[in-house]
Amino acid sequence: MKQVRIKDIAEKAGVSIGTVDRVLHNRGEVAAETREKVLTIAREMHYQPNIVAQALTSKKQYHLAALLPRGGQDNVYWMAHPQGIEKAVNELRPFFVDVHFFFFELHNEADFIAKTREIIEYNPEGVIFAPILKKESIQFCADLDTKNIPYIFIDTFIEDSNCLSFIGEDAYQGGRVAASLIDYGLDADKDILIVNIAKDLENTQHLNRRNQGFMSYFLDAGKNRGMKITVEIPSAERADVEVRMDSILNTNKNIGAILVSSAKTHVIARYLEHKKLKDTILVGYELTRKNTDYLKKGIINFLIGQKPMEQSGKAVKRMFEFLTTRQIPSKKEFQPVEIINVENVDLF
Amino acid sequence: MKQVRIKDIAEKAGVSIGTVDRVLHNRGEVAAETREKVLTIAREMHYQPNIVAQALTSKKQYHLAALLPRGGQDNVYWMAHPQGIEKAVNELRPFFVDVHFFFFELHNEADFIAKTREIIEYNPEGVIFAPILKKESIQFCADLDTKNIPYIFIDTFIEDSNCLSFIGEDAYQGGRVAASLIDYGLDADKDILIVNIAKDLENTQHLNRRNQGFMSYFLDAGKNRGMKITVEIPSAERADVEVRMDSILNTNKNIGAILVSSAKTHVIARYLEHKKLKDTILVGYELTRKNTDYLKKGIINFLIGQKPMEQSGKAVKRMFEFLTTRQIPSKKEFQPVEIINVENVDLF
DNA sequence: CTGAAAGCGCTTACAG
DNA sequence: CTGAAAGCGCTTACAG
Repeated sequence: MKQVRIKDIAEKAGVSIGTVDRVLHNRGEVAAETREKVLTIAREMHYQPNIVAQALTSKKQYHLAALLPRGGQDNVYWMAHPQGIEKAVNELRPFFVDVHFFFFELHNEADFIAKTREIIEYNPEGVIFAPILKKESIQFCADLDTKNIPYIFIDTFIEDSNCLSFIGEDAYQGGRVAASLIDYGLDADKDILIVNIAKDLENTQHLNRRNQGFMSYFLDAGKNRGMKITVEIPSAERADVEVRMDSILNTNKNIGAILVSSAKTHVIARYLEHKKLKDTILVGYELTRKNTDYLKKGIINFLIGQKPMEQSGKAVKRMFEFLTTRQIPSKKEFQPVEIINVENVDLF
Repeated sequence: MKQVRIKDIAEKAGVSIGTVDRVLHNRGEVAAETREKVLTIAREMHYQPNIVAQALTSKKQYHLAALLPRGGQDNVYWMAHPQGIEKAVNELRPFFVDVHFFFFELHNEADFIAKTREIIEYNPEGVIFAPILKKESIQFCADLDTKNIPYIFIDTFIEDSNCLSFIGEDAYQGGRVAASLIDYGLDADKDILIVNIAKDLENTQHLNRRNQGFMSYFLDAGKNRGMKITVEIPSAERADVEVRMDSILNTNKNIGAILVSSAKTHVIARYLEHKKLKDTILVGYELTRKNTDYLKKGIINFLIGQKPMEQSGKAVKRMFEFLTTRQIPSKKEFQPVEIINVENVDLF
């Protein structure tokens, strides 16, 4: 199948390549009739632009913006996202894509809003962002919509938005994986405690999906072990956690394993370490530094991880494909969950 | 930092761009003195060719050859490799890379040799292959060396070859991961049996590395659980396996977990299923269809997997980078091992 | 041994 | 409203 060039279209339509180009790029100044003719022929011939030639000639730079929580040594998860983006940009090197990062402080609404303003001002061709703060994110989506800037969500999904795509964790499967690991390692006569630490109810969709997955595993397995004992701890403060955990462990003497449904697993790890409860199985989510530290100490047994680098890398590639060829990606793309223990954590 | 063009080099050297091009591509017909001058300037200016322009102008196709065992429904691992290669080629789409696949029947030396001959005749610019059959592969390397065709190993490594790179599993870490999973799930008073099924001693390097990793875990943990009971089963025939396993389980009544150091895990799974030994923990390697079937049945608890798609995808990218920019990749690149159980197997 | 010209497929002014 | 020309950075003949 030979490549179709604008020259081929031009010849068939009896016009010049300049006209074809104007039609293809909606640059106007073309008679309606000519326009129709060119479009029809382009479609018939399955014209696909040669993006190599485009890149060479246009020197068009694609400026993307990425709005993410600030990572750090204590938050490897959000550290990894920019890395994944950089890597993807690098693979697109010959095509002049650049990404400008806008980092906001987690849980800081004012900062988030400030950064969204900066992005609107920066006026990028596309935006990749983590809509963690719901209300503010919806406003941002509206702003982007009116400016006709396409955006892709990573990590968190918001319903009823015009996002081009969402790329994130399969939280439900993550819950099932956590359940299976506990089930495998825990004596049959022991109980499981589920701890939900959701300070400001952020990411509660994730937590819910995970817990649903967790339950479904035991339902499917016909085991009555699932959600019998659950505790909500609204604060991750050491003292608060201790009070709540002390009381629950006092009234439930048979608990052999704990699942923490959020990234705050390290808080419970610290508690278990302090109380010298080393035989208790502890499973949680996300490869934050605090979590992996406790994993290496042997206090956390497993972490269920996503692949942040691949996630955001995909976002960049999808955005690039959309911008260059108007290829619409699938609306939701779930990343596989990974089982991490002390032996394979360093490979990530 | 502005892009340096051959025109810039030409101007500085006081020659034409044609001459610069001849120097850069070693196409001869250049005075030694001119050559030196141009090379010096190119180096000084950190010249990097614009691969977009190269691709557009040269229409040079890179023909790669991939020599792999034939995959199939019963061998998902080798099925995945071509897929990974296709995917990588696709990402390189605008650059005219194509890969011609040569599949050989596993363990069939004559077929392997026949396919290497075909490849030599095909005369590709680069070869990606799995040197599973050692003697024959060494011969093939020699052939490629004399024809000056670069090659990258995947899956298996051969010492003292001129391969551009090796991309494969971290077998030692794989062994440690297997050990940690068994240690986590097995009662402290139970024993572990290690089964080495190595019919024709293929891949024995892998098996050895895995077993070393396995042992090291228990050594590090200060546990005396490691390699106490080991059995070698030279044949994967059902009857042979049964005889050997019967005898070993009869003399060792306390075995609670079995590790199979190779992809033949399903053979032991069949045995356990047949004998209705469902409480025995079974851990093995590789996501072959037969293995994943037993994983889904709950007879195999964990499989330690590699990422075949990423592995061979990387091989393609490294080869492409080498061919276009002479970038030499690192000699060995190990892929992370993955923990697969019934809950996350379908995500792969 | 070296240079000047044509061309890859596309975009960007410019002339009419 | 439309066409012809120049140019992106490189490679490929061809002329000398």
